[in-house]
Amino acid sequence: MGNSDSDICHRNMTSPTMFHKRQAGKSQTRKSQTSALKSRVMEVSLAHFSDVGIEQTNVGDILQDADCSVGSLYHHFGSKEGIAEALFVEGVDHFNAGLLAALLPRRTASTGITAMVTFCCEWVTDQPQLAAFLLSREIKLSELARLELREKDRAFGQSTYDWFAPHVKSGELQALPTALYMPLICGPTLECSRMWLSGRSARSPGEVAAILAEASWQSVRQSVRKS
Amino acid sequence: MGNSDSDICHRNMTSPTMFHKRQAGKSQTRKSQTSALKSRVMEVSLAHFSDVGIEQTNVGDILQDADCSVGSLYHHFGSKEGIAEALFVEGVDHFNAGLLAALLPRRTASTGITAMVTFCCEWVTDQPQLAAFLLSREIKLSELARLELREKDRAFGQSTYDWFAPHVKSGELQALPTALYMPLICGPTLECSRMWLSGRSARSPGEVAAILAEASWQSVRQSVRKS
DNA sequence: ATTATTACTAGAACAAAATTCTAGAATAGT
DNA sequence: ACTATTCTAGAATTTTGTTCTAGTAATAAT
Repeated sequence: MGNSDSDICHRNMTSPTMFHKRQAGKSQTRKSQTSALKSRVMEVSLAHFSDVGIEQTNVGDILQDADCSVGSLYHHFGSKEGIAEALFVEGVDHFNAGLLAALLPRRTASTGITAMVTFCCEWVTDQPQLAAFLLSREIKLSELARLELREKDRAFGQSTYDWFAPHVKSGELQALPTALYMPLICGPTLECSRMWLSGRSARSPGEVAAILAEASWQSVRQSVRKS
Repeated sequence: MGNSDSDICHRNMTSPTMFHKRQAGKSQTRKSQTSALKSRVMEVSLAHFSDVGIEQTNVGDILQDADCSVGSLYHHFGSKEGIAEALFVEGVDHFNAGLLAALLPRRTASTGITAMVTFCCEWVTDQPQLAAFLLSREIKLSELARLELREKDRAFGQSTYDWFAPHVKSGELQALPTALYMPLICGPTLECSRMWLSGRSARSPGEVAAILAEASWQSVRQSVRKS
């Protein structure tokens, strides 16, 4: 009766240290060592992924750069794609949370839209590596992660819509299918981001934020003139 | 003096059969057999790539499904990424050509913008596999392909700008940095496409084309009212 | 026609890289 | 103290992309 592989980790993704400083202490407890290891792996992997892509990155390099053993890596992430998946989920969380934090406090439609676009631009410009990784997906998410993300997506959509609804009612914003607000408001920005990140455009989103914000606002505001 | 590997193919990408029907004839000439083989490989590869991603696709499956030998595949494409590259370039060409064909005949700014958006929506809806593949890059292009694409991109941008310029001059369109027109006009549509293709939205671009066209038009038209 | 060259096909052999497996150390739970 | 669990390690295995050698049809050269 020696089958001891009953529990599997890979989904214990409660490690949000990615965007924080690594704690420095000499005699770290096992827990913090582990958490640091995971962070290190994710950090190193992100660098490689955004540099040469997931496929071209080989785990050997990650192992070496993150000073991690094969066993540890596969214990925590299950596979190379598992690392990508963790990065993706964490990145989306971070982005969504930031966007909501920028949007929710705004009291008028126009300042809200502007805040969204501005936040997108800054976020992409501030962390190009993570942005490049998120925007260039081709990440085969596990069924579990897919569901998890779907749910997060739904909740996020709901939150933004709760903010939009009053402004639609008051006639400042057009009434549109819910699924269209995000594409209309952030689509142009994200497209600019892709172009910038892939070197097809020299202008960073940050530089054209104001123009993008105004344009997006025009595209969703209630139009007062005849078509 | 035995080195006979002087010439290498891989870049003889003059096979535009992808989007045409495969010719049916019993005793095909060698040329057409070869061309059919290439098409088959690309067709099968596209299906796999857009389904599970490039990394998860293994050449063995492609070989089997396309009834192709290892030698042939590597002779024609050089590597797995080579297939992706060929698909990518061909897809971009097809899309750009179609977009220009839709845009150039239009004589007014508003009908031109509408034509662009409508074309995007239809193209994505009509060939979701190819669209999904193109929109989810993470394709490590060879330096050569990168330059090739860069040039195509430039030429495409020039063509569209030539169309825009008069309308900017006449005051119908806003004067914007050149690199912003495409993101503003097609960004929302592409974002919708991504959502639809990845199952995050139920509405196909085709269904919301009219709304998208109007919104994009509002975002780039010369605004007549005070901001 | 015959030969030489080239384009292509074929699949065994190879090399590289991802992942599994077994075992042992640290930690938590009772 | 003892047991179960989590985590770390790295050797061993498997998978998979790619190379190599050889052979066949087509084309060009003489």
